[in-house]
Formats: sequence, C-alpha cells, structure tokens
Amino acid sequence: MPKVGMEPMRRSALVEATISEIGRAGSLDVTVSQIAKKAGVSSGLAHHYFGSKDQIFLAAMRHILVVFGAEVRGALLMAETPSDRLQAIIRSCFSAQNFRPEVVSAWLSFYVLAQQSDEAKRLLRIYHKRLNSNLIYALNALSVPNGQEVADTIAALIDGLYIRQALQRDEADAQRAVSLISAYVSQALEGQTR
Amino acid sequence: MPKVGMEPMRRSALVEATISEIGRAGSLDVTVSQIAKKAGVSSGLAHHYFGSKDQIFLAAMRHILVVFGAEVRGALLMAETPSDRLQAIIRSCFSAQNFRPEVVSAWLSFYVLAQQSDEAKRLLRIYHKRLNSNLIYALNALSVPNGQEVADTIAALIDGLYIRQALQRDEADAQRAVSLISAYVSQALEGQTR
Amino acid sequence: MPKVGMEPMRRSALVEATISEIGRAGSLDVTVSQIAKKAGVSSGLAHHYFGSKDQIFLAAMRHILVVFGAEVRGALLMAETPSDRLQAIIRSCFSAQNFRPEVVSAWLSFYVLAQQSDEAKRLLRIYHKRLNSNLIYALNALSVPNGQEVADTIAALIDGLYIRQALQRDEADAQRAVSLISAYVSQALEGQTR
Amino acid sequence: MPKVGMEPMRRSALVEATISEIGRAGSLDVTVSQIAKKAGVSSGLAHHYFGSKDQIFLAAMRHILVVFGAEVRGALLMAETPSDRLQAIIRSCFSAQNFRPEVVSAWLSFYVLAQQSDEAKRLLRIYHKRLNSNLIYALNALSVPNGQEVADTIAALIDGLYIRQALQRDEADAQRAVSLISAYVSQALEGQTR
DNA sequence: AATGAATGAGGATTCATTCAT
DNA sequence: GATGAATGAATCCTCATTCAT
Repeated sequence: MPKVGMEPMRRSALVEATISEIGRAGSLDVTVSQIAKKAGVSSGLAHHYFGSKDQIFLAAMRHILVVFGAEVRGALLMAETPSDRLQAIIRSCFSAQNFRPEVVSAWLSFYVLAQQSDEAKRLLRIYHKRLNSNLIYALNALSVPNGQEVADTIAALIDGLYIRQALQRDEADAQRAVSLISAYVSQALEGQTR
Repeated sequence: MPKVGMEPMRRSALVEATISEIGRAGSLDVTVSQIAKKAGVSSGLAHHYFGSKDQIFLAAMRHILVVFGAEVRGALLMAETPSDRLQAIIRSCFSAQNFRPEVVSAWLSFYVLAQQSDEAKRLLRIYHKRLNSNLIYALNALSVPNGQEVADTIAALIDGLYIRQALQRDEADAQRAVSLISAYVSQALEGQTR
Repeated sequence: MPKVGMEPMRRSALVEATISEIGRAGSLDVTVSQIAKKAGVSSGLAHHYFGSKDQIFLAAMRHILVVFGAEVRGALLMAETPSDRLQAIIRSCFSAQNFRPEVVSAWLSFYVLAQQSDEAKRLLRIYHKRLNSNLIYALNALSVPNGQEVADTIAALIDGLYIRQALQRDEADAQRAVSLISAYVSQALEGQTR
Repeated sequence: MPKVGMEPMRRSALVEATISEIGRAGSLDVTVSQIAKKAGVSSGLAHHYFGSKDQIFLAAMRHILVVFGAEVRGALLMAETPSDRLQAIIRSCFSAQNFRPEVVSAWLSFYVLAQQSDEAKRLLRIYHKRLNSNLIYALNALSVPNGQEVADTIAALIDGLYIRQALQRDEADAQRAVSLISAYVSQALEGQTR
C-alpha cells in the first residue's frame, strides 16, 4: 500500500521501533523483522530506507542523542544562573522522556554499539563533549577551581546511575538520581567556597 | 589424548578465553568456536563442560565476580581504619587486574547479559549488595549520616567510570578514577563533620 | 507527465537498456530496477509494458535478432555473386554494430537464456535456421557438394569466435574473425573444385 | 552424522552436484541448497568446505578443467604422429565424458562466470593457452605455415560446436562434431601441401 | 500513463548444538 | 574424554512484483 509523503513517518516509526525493541530485548539482539513488525512495515522497507541493520541502529542512536540534546538545550534556555544551568543539565538527563526504562536500556546498548562501530563511537564522543562543555561552562561561571574534575564526576555519576537503572527496569527513580547528583554538586560548590 | 584431571584446567581456560573474547569483541557477539579456539579446545568440549553458550557466559561472569570479590576481601584485610576500608574498596575496583581494558569491556557486556538472563541479573545484584554492604559498613563506622546515599553515589561513580573507560579502550587511567572518587568521599566525609 | 505516443520510445529505451546492462554485467544478473534506471523510467513502467522480467529479456533478445537479421538482409541486397553472399553474411556477423563487446556479451547471455526459456530457445532456433538457409542457399549456388557440413562449420565458427570474444571484452578484432572464416571458406570452395 | 576422512568424498560429491545442477538449470541460477541436497549434505556443510557459493562454482570449474586436461594428456600419450596428436586433442574435447550434455551446459555457464569472476577468467585463459599450445605444437610439427590461424580456427570450432550443442541438450552428436573439425583440419593440411 | 513505496518470498551465510568416531 | 563434521534454524538482505496515488 504505497503512499506518497510517508517516508518521514516511516523512518520515524522505524527509529522508534528500534529503540523500543532494543530497550525491550536489553541488547542489540533484535532482528530487522522484529523492528519492522513493531513499526508496522515490512522488513524490506526497513532496508529500503536505511540500507542495513547497522544504519538502522545508528539512526536510532542519533535520534536518542538529538532528542537528548534538544531537551538539554531547552532546559538551559530557562536557566538564569550558572547554578540553574547545572540543575537544568542534570534534570534533563533524568527527565520522563530520557529516563524511560526503554531508553535507558537502549543507552546501554549504544555504549556496546560504540565498541563495535566507529560511527557509533563518534556519536557517543560528540555527546560526551557536549555534555562536558555544558558542565564546564556552568562550573567556570561558578569559579569552581577543579572544574574538569567536577565535570567528569558528574558525567560519571550520570552514566553510573543510568547503568544501574538499566538493571532495575521498572521502578525508575529519577527523583533520587537527581537528588544524589545535586547533593554531590552542592558539596563540590560548598567545598570550594568554604 | 584425554587425561584425567584436565577438567578444571579446561574449564578455567574456557572461562578466561570467554572473558578475553568478549572483551576483545566489546560485546557478547562471540562464537563458541572463537572461545574454544582461544582456549585451545574444541567447540564440542565447551558444550560438554558447560552445556550451552549461556552457561559459558554465566561461568565467565561468575569468575569475574569471584576474582573481584577476592581482591576486595584481600584489600579489606589490610585496612585498619574505616577510612582505609573505603579506600581499599575503591582501589580494588581500579586495580591493574580489574581495570584491564578487556575486563572493563566484559563488565559492560555483563550488564547487558543481566538484561537478558535472570541468572546474570541475580549475580550482578549479589555483587551490588556486597559492594553496598562493604561501603555501608565503613560509612557507618565513620558515622556518616546519609550513608546509603553516599554508598549509592560511590557505586554509581564506579560504574560510571567503568562505562566511560570502556569507550577509551587503551589509555586506562585508574589513577584518575581513584582520585575522583576519593575526592568525592573526602567531601562527603568533611561535609558531615563540618 | 504521461504523453501519448510515448510507448514505442519507452519500450525501445527499455530494450536497449536491457542489452546494455546484460552486456555490462556479462550475465542475466541484472535487476529490473537497473534496467529501468538506465532507460530513465521507473521499474513499475517496465513491468507495465512487458509484464515480467522474462518478457523484458525476451524482447531484448528479439531486438538483437531483428537488428541482426536486418543487417544480414541489407548486406545480401548488395551481393551479386554467391560468393559475395557468403561474404555478406560473414561480414554482417562481425559488423561494428553486431560485434560490439556489449552485444557479444549479451549474445552469450541469450544462449544461457535459451536453456531456461522455451521461447528464447525458439528464437535462437529461428536465427539458426535463417543463418543456415542463407548459407546453404549460397553454398548450393556454388555447387559445394557437402554444403550442410560447410554451413554448420561456418555457423560454429561464428559462435565460437563470438564466445571467445566475450572473454576479451575490449580488444574486439572483427577483422581477424572475418579473415579466419574467410580462409576456411576459401579452402572449402577450393577443395571442391580441385 | 559426522565421520572422519569424509572430507575428500564430500568435496567431490559437492563438486559433482554443482556441475550437475548447473548443467540441469542451464545457468548459474542454482542455490547452494539445491547443490547440497543433490550431494546429500546440508547447505551448511557446503559452506563449511568451500566458504562461499563463488568458491563452490570455482571448484566445480577447476574440476572440469582438470578432468578435461587429464583426458587430453592421456590421449596425447597414445599419439605417435603429429596428426595423431591433433586427432587426440579434438577427440578428447568430444569424448563421452567431456561432451555430456550436463558438462557442455556447465561449460557455457563457466564462460558466463568468467565475465564476472577474475579467478574464473584466469582459469579459462589457462585452458585456452594450454589448448593453444597443444595445437600449435602439433601444427608446427606438420610444418603448417599459418599455424596460429589454424589453431585459432580449431579452438573456435570446438567452442562453437559446444555452444550449439548446449542448445540441443539431448541428441549429442560428438561423432559429427569430430568429423566437422577433422574435415577442416584435413583441408588446412592439404591446402598447405598443395 | 507513470511512479516508486511497499511487500514478502527466497537465498546466502552463520552458528549453537549434536553426535559418530 | 575429546574432536570437529554435520545439521538446520535463524537472519540479513535482495529484488520481482504489485498497487495506491
């Protein structure tokens, strides 16, 4: 049942289905057919649009990173103080959208993908750099002396809380994650002003 | 030529080979034949000993956890103060043995495995609990008020630093990892005594 | 924008594209999409006009045979003696048009097609019969006693030189092919008059 | 049902099955499964032994060329005069073994394969060179002046008679093929002595 | 008429697992 | 015990064909 102008919708559906299936399986062990079925299209179409399974995965990863980036940018728009900026970043990481069990699980798989695919590694590094920039910018504005260390610690905390969440699946506790990191940040800032 | 008493050696070789191959591949996408070849035995023998590929993976994971646990216990034996205990735990995580790129990469894969296999999940939870016990025990001795939060933060930091290391592969920086966590711990302890 | 009277042009373009693609690939392993693309139309249209891939192939084969037959007839029109007629036939086979690498390669593929499709086999047999008629007619006029044998030998030589040319691809040597066959014909005619 | 020492038999069976299936289909459009089934093994085993479908085809082609070469060598052993040698070569080409419909049909497919695979092209060229050497050697011994032309004509005749036979399938007429070529050879030798 | 999106059957290839030796 | 030959299910991918627009 071919229709015109469906491409963006199909691509989008396939990307969502990919994230969903990877999240569900908890790994990259999902077949193109599963993804296609979930998206309500044939496996042939998935190849038609993306060329290969790898490209489907990369498109899904790009999508997650794009959405993530947008959410962070949006949150930063509302931040008025450097401290607000830090909060904005941290809260974005654990927003309802980004901290969904499926998405968290997909993230874990993308870390694995980054070990196999150079393109995936590149994407992940871009994300890391952007996160780092955002953190450093805010920390510098707060005159935190060892800004890079604090930024690295925050970034590691985010990843660590994600990976641990992946094991839980159901009972996502974004609140607590934010609170743990915020506590660390407060300490770090206090420490320096003391 | 089959020999008696070979079984433990064979099993051990297969387990080591499994970790090595998973580490090398950066994922669970390794074949039994690859593992067997690396261990210098036939693929049939791998099945003979472990029954299935899943069981081989689980045995490898158990091995990593056992070695890890042993190293922590060993370090704790030498610790005299609660603060030493914290340091012992943290340093163990980033010891030359445990923080080898291959092992770090295998760890990531085991987190993935835990999403697919209940037994793997169980093993990982046991590790989490043990780590938590050890941390809590030391933190309580130091009368840290919000001990559980600090313990969770340390645990997340460890996992986060592992997962980020997995992306780097070569340039392992255990030193910096320990230093970041130690800095956090110092702050956390100071904060409470202030 | 569909136009009236486009069909013959489209069909022709598709037939040419088919020969070209088969020649390029050196086998029937060409897709309808490749052919359609080369012809500047959609794959759907190719089916619309020809019904199926097989029919496209057969149309291409028919075209080659038609062009070939026309060229032979044209050459025969100019021949005045029986000997001229033989030369006309032989030269037609190795004319610039018919002995193009692509066409030679396509011929080989049509021999293969004839093993799979009865219709293709029928077409090739018609060609064989016509070539044989033409040869026999000229040979009889020359009172060659074992005319059928000579005709078969000439025909085999033509096919043999084609198939060998297919391996060369580039350096087509029509001159030499004609010369080899002509030498044979001279001998055959001499032998009988001696 | 694994057995030791089966490899040569399996390989051989697969090669034979490949020739048989290609001959039956009249083209390279045969599946590995068809070949494997005909050989009485699984498709997996075919890949285990040959690595890929291409390699299976090449092995089949090599086999045909090896058998062909052996038969020619055998016939040449019995030839005492240069003239005998020519006869030996020609008769070998149309022996019961080499001129089997299936084998003839497979030959045609190998000419096609040679257009796609460099290795196949190489093999075919080796065969061409060897045939040419043998012919030239005999013709020189007979002091035929234009030996290379005669050799090329004989070679083209052989290929031409093969390709035409491929169309017939059933009613193989090796006798007549040999007789046509022999007639040509007689003429060519006579012509020079006249 | 013309397009090309969409389907789904088919095929090469891989690999866990079995089992005769 | 140990091997690795053998199987066959599973999966990615291609492509002829259809059909809504």
